[in-house]
Amino acid sequence: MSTSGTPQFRYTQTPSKVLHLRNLPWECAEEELIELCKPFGKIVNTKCNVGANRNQAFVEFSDLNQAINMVSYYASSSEPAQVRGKTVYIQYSNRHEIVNNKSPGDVPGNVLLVTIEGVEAGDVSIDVIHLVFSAFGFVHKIATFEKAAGFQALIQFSDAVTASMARNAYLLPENVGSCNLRISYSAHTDLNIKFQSHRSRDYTNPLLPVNPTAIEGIMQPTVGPDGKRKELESNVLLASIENMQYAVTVDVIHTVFSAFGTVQKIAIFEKNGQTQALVQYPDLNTAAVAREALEGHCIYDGGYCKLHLSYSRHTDLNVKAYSDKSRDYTIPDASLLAAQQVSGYPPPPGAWQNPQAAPMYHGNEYSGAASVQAQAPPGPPGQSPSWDPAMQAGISTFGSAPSTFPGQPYQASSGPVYASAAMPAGSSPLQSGPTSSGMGSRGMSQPGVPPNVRPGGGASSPGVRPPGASPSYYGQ
DNA sequence: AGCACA
Repeated sequence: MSTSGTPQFRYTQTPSKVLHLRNLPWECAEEELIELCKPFGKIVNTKCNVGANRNQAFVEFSDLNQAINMVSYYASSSEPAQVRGKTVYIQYSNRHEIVNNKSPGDVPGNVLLVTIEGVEAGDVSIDVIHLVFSAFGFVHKIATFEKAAGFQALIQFSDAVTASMARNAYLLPENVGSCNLRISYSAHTDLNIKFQSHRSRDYTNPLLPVNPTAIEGIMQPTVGPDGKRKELESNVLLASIENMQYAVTVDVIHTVFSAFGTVQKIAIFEKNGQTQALVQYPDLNTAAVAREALEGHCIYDGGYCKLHLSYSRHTDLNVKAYSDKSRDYTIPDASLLAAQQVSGYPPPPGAWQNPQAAPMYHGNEYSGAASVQAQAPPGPPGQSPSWDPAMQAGISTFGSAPSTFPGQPYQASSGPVYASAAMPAGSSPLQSGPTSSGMGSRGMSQPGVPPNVRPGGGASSPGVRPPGASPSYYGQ
């Protein structure tokens, strides 16, 4: 019964890979603990400023023997362990791992991240979520989305106190058992809600426009004649890229999809190890045409980078204007910047500016394959006017006999031939005329290192910690 | 100088 009979601080403690450090100097920093302990092994976790005086700490080694080494070293050393000249007392902790080094989701905030397991986006109405969480206080905003973890909702309250009340209520056992709800804190403080829709609400701003393409989502899901849920159309396509042997950059996506109309925004991301891209057109028709034309086709010859297209639930992508993984071409400055940086050429001379294909082109004459065919001669719809005509001569030769170009900076085998591969023979607007050549010439620069990719980026990325940097001990 | 806290 009573294990508390023997005081824990006797010298009879069982070894633990967690050490308890006492008599630390005021506000002892994690770095100072690490300095002291890392000669004995790999430190995998710490907890600082513990105890009433905040002068205690815990350090967890990856291996028990490392902790034993440290304790026994200082047990027999003439020099005591010291931090800032102050003697530090070291003993085994009575726990075997440091828990509760708060994960980000446990850091309180005014926005909750709610994960509802075992349901799809269509199964839970945002109104129900609103109703339920309004019990704890005014709900400012809600954004819902689907992630690998399941259906999730971000719920914004006025403050962290209100949010924690909601969270704590659902941590009660009876609730945990009855519904598959997991709640953590989001790092967000203010959600960016663009529209009132079936996926997001801003209750502080009832005048916020209703997203027109989201209205049907508020109603019941569309059901086809076979009783299956019909795929909702969208102006945004979701492209899954299969067999991705070559890098598919924003520029490649832009080139391919621009053949059917103005590409407004692009976002590239990974999902379940597969690269996907969201491509936003101004309207449903353009997206439908692109989808029809590109589905199942490969960006590169040889079955590489095969595209599978579906309609996204998104209607307006929220992307960074210019990054490795995203582009917003609707921002005039950014698209200009992008065109220049991407092409690597100086801005196109005025003579090559097709007035119908100016960067701000938002028209939609190309709403069907037939009309596209009919209009083939005038030039690429919504196409960037920055094609270098000098590049066009080489492209077909490059595709068929690349080895005859010794000066070609790119590997022959990686030469993109999506002028032929990605474009359906019969229905493509790219089949003839300057467009297909343009596709090729633009694509030609892709397998190499585009100007917007930093070759050394990996080495200097934040993921790699320089030796001596504060958190470097995690890697030993 | 003697064990963290959702």
